[in-house]
Amino acid sequence: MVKQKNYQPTDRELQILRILWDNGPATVREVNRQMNEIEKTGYTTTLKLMQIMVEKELLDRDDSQFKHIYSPAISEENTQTQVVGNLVDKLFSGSAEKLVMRALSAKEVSPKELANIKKLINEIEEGK
Amino acid sequence: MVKQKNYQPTDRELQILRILWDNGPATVREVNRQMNEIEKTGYTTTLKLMQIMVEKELLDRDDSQFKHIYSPAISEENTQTQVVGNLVDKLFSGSAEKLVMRALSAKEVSPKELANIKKLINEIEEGK
DNA sequence: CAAAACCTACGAAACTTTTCGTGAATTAAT
DNA sequence: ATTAATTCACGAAAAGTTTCGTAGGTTTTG
Repeated sequence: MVKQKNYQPTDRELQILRILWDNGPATVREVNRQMNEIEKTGYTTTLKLMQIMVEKELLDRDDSQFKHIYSPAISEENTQTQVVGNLVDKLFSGSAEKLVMRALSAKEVSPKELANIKKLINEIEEGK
Repeated sequence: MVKQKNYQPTDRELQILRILWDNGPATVREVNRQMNEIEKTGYTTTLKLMQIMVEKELLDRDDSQFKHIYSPAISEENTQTQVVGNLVDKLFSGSAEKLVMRALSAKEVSPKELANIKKLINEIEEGK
């Protein structure tokens, strides 16, 4: 299977990517342990998911040791950009403004975070 | 089937909701016509999707006439809030700030839109 | 070294979403 | 009024995701 430019990882795939992004390369055992903190998940379920993700080129695998080590094949940043872009198109008629408005209303955002966002906007406005 | 509080519409369902939100109540024929502008879709495919969406209580149906009229059973606003909230949790570790940052980087946002966002932030900061 | 524990591969079941064909009812056209 | 076109209901196939059991290696333990 070949990596698709616009592939949207599933929920389960996103959970696994999140664990690997946050903790770095890991074994199935370790990923499965963390999956179980969110939701009961059998070991072979996690294994199978991760094997399929290698086929989809969402993960890389080092199988030089008996315990294979998995790592993300796609970056957190690119994935976020990709998924947000799709969401803006599908649910916000292409308007990033609408999504931002909704996000700021939907979730609590601390004063410090608000300041950070304003700073970014100012930089964009200044054409950086 | 009963409406779930946290149900995430699928891509196909989102396409149909988008059409109905933008154009108001419509027949299957009309929705299917617009679906085909995005992606080739058979008439009965659209029909079946919409029937299932009624069961899921995503759509309402007026079947007092031969040509049934469908309308959204969920608001665009609530759906956006719901989906964005989930995305923040799944892909941005719960940080709305990160999502906003990514959205502003990923998509072009006009100066007017940037100003609107700043205005909203100021209002939030002033505790409205 | 034998037993137990662990790991991978793999197939298939369970489940969900999406697509499509057929048949029957209703409406429109000739 | 017949015929043709349109619509709905329904079942099932097709496709994708997720779960799990089993078998066969490898490593660790006693």
